[in-house]
Amino acid sequence: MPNIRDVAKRAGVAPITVSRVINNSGYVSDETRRRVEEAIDELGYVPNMLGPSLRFNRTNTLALLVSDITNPFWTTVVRGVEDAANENGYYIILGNTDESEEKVTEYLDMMLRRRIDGFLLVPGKSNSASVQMIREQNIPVVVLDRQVSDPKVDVVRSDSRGGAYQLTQHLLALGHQHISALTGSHHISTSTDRVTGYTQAMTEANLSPDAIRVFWGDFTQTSGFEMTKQALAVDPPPTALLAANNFIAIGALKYLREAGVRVPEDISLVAFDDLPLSLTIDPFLTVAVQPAYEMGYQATELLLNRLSNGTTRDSKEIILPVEIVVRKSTGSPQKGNSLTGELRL
Amino acid sequence: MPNIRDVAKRAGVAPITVSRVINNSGYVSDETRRRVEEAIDELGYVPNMLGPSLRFNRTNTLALLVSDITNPFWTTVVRGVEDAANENGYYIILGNTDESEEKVTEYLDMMLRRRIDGFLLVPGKSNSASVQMIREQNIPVVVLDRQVSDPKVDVVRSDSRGGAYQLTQHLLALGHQHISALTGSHHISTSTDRVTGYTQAMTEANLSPDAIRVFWGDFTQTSGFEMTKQALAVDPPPTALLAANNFIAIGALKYLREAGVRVPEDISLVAFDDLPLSLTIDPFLTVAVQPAYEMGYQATELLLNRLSNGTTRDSKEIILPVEIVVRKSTGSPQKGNSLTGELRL
DNA sequence: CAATATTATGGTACGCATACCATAACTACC
DNA sequence: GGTAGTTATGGTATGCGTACCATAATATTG
Repeated sequence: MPNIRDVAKRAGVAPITVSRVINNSGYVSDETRRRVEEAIDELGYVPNMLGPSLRFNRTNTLALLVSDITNPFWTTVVRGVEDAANENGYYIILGNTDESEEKVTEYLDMMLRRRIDGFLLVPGKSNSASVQMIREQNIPVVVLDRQVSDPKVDVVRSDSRGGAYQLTQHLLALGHQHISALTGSHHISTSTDRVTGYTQAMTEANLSPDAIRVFWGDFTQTSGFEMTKQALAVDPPPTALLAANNFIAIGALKYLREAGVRVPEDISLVAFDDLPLSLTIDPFLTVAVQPAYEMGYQATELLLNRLSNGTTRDSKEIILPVEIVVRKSTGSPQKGNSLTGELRL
Repeated sequence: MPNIRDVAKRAGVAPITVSRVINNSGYVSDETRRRVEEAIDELGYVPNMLGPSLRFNRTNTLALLVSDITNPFWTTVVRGVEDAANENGYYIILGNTDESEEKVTEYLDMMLRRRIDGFLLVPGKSNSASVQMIREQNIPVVVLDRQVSDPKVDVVRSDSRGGAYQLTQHLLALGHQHISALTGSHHISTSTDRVTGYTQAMTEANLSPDAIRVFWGDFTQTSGFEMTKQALAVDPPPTALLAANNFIAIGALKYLREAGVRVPEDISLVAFDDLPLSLTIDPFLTVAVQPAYEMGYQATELLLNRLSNGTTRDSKEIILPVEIVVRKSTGSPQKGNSLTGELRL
């Protein structure tokens, strides 16, 4: 592979002049530029970024660690990150962590060895060691979607508490009193925040404290299935369910379907996260839609901002609003309502 | 940030000895190892891969260019690539190309500048200039999912022709004679291959040539919607549809639903690509499932193989089999059959 | 005991592009 | 005509880890 010296020799100039042609910097006469460009073409020269990267410790690369790209929510976040990065000349190294702190640590090490300019990451736990590891190396980090205990870290997340609050209020307004919340792990802030929002709405409605029923599991379909089974076994059974993410909602629907419970006639269901519209025939679920793309995009902009303006500025927490989309999975309790929208996706 | 010399000084050894400790290579006494590790911890030293990367032209990084990660098919491919890469100490730089050759070219250039070890890519067109560009730089490439004109390029794809052939046969066996195929662009091999399989099955069934009805659009929901509208306007109308990918199938279902056409009572529908099971309450579509994860995984293994064994070996085309999953979207034509499975995802 | 193998450590050169500084020719202006 | 600015080009030093070769001490073998 030819290097800048080969090109320079061929064009009869110094390497630095070739560099100037490539980067459109400094002064180069038209004639010289022409000769250099000719030499570049003839040799098929592609500059080696590793040189300057090593020299100036700038790789123009960001690390992006998400829990599982297979979840359409994260997919969309990734897309937002990528687009924002590319628009600014940055590229993305991707890693799926499957919520495992061990995998996070392993990735982290490899990313640091590559001298990534900055990190976008979703920590497995709120008191994540990973964020600390990065901060020790003085690399900018932006945490996606979740809160962390370290108050000096930039975070971009959506309003989980508020969204759950509104979803619960929607159910209360319809007349529901027995609402069960199905959520994820205790360690994940989105999981606990959504419970907080639910509890807040329930409390404000002056419902008896034992009306508050929270089932803790994880953000998976099977867990949603199991939690729904448990929730329905309680006496009196709930007339509405709040699923804390899309997978839990699907698991809930699966169980309800098997159990012959109709939605929304027999039970109402609200959920966090929309299902991808590109795969949806007839949107059915009443949901709190998180601005996933925006989250990725804004997090990246925040990170790039840190990169150019240094780490001095105060840490920033961007909380994106959540949009409640009322569709066909909710109705009045008991006798049902006129909505007979079939259960469709 | 400390470098290997700082560590060496602190441990009272030469840099090369630190290197040996880090990489577990050569001979190091226990005592020296202990001292070096101590120094590494104290300084929080993380080796800088850029040094050796520059020196030996190996970045342990692969470039992965897919059309759009938002499509669950690609998401799964990406997951397969990532897992295979990580198991072998490689990492992934990701790019979404949105089927635009321009974006591909731009990414390509940046990836080459980063001295990526190898490429995994989905070319926009069959006669893609991008593949040629990479080959000129002597970087190994594996093409994903699609055929390319250059016979010397490694390809990992699924059996589009065979899958479409089987899907069509399934419809024919049910007694359908008026089957319309809804497919993507002329330029994408998966699109044309699936038409070929369809045509082959129709021809072998000795149906009159004008029974073969192909609608060309693209792999999107809106295109599927439009093509379905056109397909149904033909006289006599089709009793079955073959959608060449998941988005087209969803678009078709949307139109059918709006038009009040029931599936499978009034019309049968088969499709390429499954919808993600994690988001599916009740799988409904009869589909040809592509082994997306496998495709990514095997393509990566093939690429890594090339990397270690050189580019001398003959080019290889791996064609993965497709699995036909018969579900509830297909039945006998006309009077319908007993299957009353509702349209669910 | 001499010869060979093993263990342990170190010096040097290398890969690449560019920031920084220096040089020099030419132009513009009062 | 001298000073300051503009245009054009080049030399040198730098960032980092390790392959390669060299050295030397210790252990092993016949």
